[in-house]
Amino acid sequence: MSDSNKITVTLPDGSRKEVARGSTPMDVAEQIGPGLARAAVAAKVDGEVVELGRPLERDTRIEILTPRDDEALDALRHSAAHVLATAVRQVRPGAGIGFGPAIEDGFYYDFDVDSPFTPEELERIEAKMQEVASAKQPFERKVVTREEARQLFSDDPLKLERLEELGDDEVITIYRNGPFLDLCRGPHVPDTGQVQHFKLLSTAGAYWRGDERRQMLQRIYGTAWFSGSDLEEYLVRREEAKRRDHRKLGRELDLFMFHPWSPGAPYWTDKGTRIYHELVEWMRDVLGEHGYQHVKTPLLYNKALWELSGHWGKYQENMFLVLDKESGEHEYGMKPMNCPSHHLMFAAKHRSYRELPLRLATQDVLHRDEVSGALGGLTRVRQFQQDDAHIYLAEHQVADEVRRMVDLIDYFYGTLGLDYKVRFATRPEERIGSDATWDRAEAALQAALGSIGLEYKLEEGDGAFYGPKIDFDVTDALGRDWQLGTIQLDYAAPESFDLRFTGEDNADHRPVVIHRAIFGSFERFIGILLEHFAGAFPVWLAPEQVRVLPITDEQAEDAAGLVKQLREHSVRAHLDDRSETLGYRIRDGETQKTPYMAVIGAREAEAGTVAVRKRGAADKQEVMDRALFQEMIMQEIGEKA
RNA sequence: GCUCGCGUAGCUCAGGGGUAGAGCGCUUCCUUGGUAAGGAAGAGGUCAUGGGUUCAAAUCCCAUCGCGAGCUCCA
Repeated sequence: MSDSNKITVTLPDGSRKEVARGSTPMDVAEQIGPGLARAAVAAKVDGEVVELGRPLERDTRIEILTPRDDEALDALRHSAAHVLATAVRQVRPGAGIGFGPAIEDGFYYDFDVDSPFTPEELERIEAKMQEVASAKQPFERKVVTREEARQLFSDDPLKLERLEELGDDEVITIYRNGPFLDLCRGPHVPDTGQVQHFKLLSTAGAYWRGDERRQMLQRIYGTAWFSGSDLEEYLVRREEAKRRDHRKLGRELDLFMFHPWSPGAPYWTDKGTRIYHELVEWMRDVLGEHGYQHVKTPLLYNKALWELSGHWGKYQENMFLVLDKESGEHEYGMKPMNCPSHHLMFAAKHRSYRELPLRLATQDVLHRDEVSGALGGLTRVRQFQQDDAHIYLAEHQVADEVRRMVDLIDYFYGTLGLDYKVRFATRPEERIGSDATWDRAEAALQAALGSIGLEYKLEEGDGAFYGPKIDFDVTDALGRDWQLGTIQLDYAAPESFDLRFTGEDNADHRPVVIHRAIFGSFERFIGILLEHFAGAFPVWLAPEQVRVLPITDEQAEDAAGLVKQLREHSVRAHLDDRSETLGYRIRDGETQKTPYMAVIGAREAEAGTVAVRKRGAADKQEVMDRALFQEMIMQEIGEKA
């Protein structure tokens, strides 16, 4: 018989402890050890993150969270948001409060104030936050009734609005620290003293509930960490990201530009175009080897196509329309996607099961009329080229085809040294097609993933309305994730375009369509690569692969000969015989991230050699035979090393 | 699209009601230099565009265009 005043808590390692009913996670931590108690920030009780002071009323599984746990960091950041709001209320006493969650790398809080916060104000708020932290105000949690909450937040219309949305079965809790009271689900760290290492980063307008019809609030973003060194590291990472910004590098390395007369449409310089072409050709070559057909389709279509595809109704706002001269109506639209035109090509003739899987690949220019505020650099543009392909196949071929695609994606990312993560998204609430079809589609994708042995994250309900999908997020050198590749099953388009093929049984069958992209768009992909490599592209992608530097005019002709020789073998070599010191020209070559500099002085000219300096490795120069150098560099290019 | 901020030489930026500055880059000349900046001279700007206020506007105000940050990772 168990003592009714005792409860059993189960620790993560499976061990059990008996404690008095009503003990807190902090009591448990103290029992385990004083070190843990000191480090404890919050606790996870039966999967729910709670404060250390929350009494335990029944047998539970418990985990003490310390600064090493992500959930603890969330609690810290959410607490930092409260500290921010506490400080803001001192600077702007009447400020209404919206939401203030923890987000990746930090937190924000939305305030309803008459005027935006100024940078000077931000500094004052940050100083006030420091005071609030020093005061070590405990975060007190209290369960209240709806009526009590209404009273407490009678001056906060935004909180009241949120309050009324809470279901009757939900426990309504408030948190208080010092003078600040918030309707909040928690959890929080024990007191404001934990919020030591933070920094306010920026302000921005944000619509209440993200709804542009509602009022605009003033949002303050900040970051918070458990240690000063974590904070410092994060700030350095931000600086590094700024330094690598592809827009900055694009200018500095002279790769692309923009002009106000075509916003969101990049102009590629000679150097940028070389990178672009290199990627396009690589993609085409590899796809060709893998049984893809390359096709090109029109850019402009009668609206009949868009009505058939559904874009006219659902996507028209994002399309560039063209007036028909005779009718004066918008009869044509520029393509924002390639799929409808591929479907037309598939449907254009009788297809046999023997042709399947039929893989159509296109890298045509697409246009999407993004709202002006959505544009930015190469990552959000109006004109771009996708590495787009659509595969038409019989349902039983799906698993095998998906496996091939994953292999292909792995090859492309692997060659570039990009790590990636996989997400598998299943049927959403709003969808078309029967459950039986979804069952088969999801099973096929899962089977493909399973047979490759790929780790993936399941995202239930995140699929497209027309089918499940697999997304690929690459992680760049700074640890940032970018969604690039996607594999999407589509059961809807074959219906609306009435796609058929003749099966072995001589009867008509409906194919399945797979939409897939690997780089996404070349524009965005180059932007990501630029930031990933910090502009220092691998040799095969570098716009300028070798810069040949004669030391004096005496060697200029000899150096020009080497340039010519390399170019004859398709190595992108340039001569720098400017009337500048060697040091100056070396510096310029390094700044421009040229992978190799080949120096020719009197000694090299005499011996027919070249002094090779590799980018970023000044100490590893090597004097070598010119033929050897050429061979080495050609091999490196060929291997895409 | 909306809110806020920004727009001065090719680039990075300073200045600021009395008709423009620096560094880098560019051009020319000198220099012929052995691995991250040799020297000198020079060219280059309707201060984004259009209105307004003023004796006077790059500077203040308004509009337009462009750029940037942000616009539910739900109390």
